[in-house]
Amino acid sequence: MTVAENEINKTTKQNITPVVEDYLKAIYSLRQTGETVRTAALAVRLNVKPPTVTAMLKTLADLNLIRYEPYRGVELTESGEQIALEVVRHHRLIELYLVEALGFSWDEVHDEAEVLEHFISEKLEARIADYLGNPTHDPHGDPIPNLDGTLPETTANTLADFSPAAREVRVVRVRDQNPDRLRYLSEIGLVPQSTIKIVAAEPFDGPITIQISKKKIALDRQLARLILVEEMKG
Amino acid sequence: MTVAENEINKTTKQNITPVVEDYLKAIYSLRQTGETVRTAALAVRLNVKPPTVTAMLKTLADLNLIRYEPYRGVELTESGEQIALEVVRHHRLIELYLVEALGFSWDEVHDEAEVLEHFISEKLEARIADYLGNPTHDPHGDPIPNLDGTLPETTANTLADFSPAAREVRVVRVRDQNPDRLRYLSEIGLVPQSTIKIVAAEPFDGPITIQISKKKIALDRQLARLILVEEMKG
DNA sequence: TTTAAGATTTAGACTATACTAAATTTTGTG
DNA sequence: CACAAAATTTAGTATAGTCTAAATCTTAAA
Repeated sequence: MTVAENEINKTTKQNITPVVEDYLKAIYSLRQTGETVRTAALAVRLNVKPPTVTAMLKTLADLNLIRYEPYRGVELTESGEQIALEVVRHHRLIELYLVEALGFSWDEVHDEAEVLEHFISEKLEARIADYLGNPTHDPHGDPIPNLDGTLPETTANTLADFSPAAREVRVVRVRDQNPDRLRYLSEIGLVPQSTIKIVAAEPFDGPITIQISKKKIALDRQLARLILVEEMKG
Repeated sequence: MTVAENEINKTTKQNITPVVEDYLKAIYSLRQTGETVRTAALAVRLNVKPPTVTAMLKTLADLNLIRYEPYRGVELTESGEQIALEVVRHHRLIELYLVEALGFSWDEVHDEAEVLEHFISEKLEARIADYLGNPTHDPHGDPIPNLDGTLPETTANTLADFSPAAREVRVVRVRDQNPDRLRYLSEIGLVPQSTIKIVAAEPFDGPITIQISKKKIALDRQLARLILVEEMKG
């Protein structure tokens, strides 16, 4: 906190609307890909037009939630990231809760969580986390941020990048939210914690062939990039 | 459906915002008291100023959700009431769910439900109702509207009006949402399904004395009016 | 190194929901 | 039954978040 706060720019609870939370979450998630976060990408992600994004970026900058360089891109400030992580925590807790407590399947939970994440109280969040035994990962294998805004350790390679030495690997995470693809993956048994064998990988962008309980399956390279695996230990 | 629909006034899903739902619910609940529903009462209930209510009443009338007579009052149309009942159903299912599944106490659930009622999907509503065994009453004893918009049978007198013949009665419903009063009532054991004995009632607006498991308690007349009881059968 | 294409921002407008101050209608009292 | 008090509506304004069209900046290619 080296920057002086003035009356005009003070971030209050009221300023943090669901829309603001969505922008922060989008910036957070686009940043994960490594690229600088630009207006166009945010517009696509949030389903609004670029001028709308520009207007909101100014607001967020005024609230000290992002650092905004016109024409160049944005990044979250410390407090912006805290809020993004809170929302992500809500999202992933809700997803897991719907699966564990109410019998939802993993392809159904995203849309529901996308809404509810903005509206559960601290108390409800705590009860849910408690019920679930303070879990570290959601049904997709995504890490659930801790209450203090730190992330649980996650080390994994994507299935696409993993050197294909006919090795057995464990699926730890599936970074996809498309219900149809998720249903397909469930069907073939490719879900977090399952074990698969990498059989062959075409060079460049060709498909990757894996084996799941005796069945061989060719996976699109793009899809393989969304699947995180780790080497079996022991 | 005798009134012709025109393009301008068509009610769409999008028109039904959380704010609209709150107005419909408020009209529904104020109507229960018998009085015609006026602008001032709505303003108090919804925590907005009267001109704000007037503006919204015009909108609701345009959407065919209410019948609005300027200066005289409003009532819900059939479709307005359907929406109000859906929201009430959500509210009460959520309250009961929080108590049954997540260990909330009855004084904690109202505020949480007040928000979430607007945001749960049909699917989540169904799973919750299912989990609870399609209940007919929430933790306050309030009836939960059915999916088709009908209300389960509820016959009861208020504790204030019940003829005090030293009779044993069963508490069926507590129409109060104030957390402090609800905690007090829990403390003395006055909750839905408990049995109490009416010992004495002062005339007019004096207190009513009741007995709960050997303890005599004087209850404010106004509070007694919020407590619904029925005669013990058998 | 100029310039055209692409990305971004500015300008101006719209909708939903809220407000205050002023005008109007209803109601209750004498 | 007249008129003051109370309730309600009208008029005009504000804010959050969105849009389209036009202007401007950045970048990549000739």
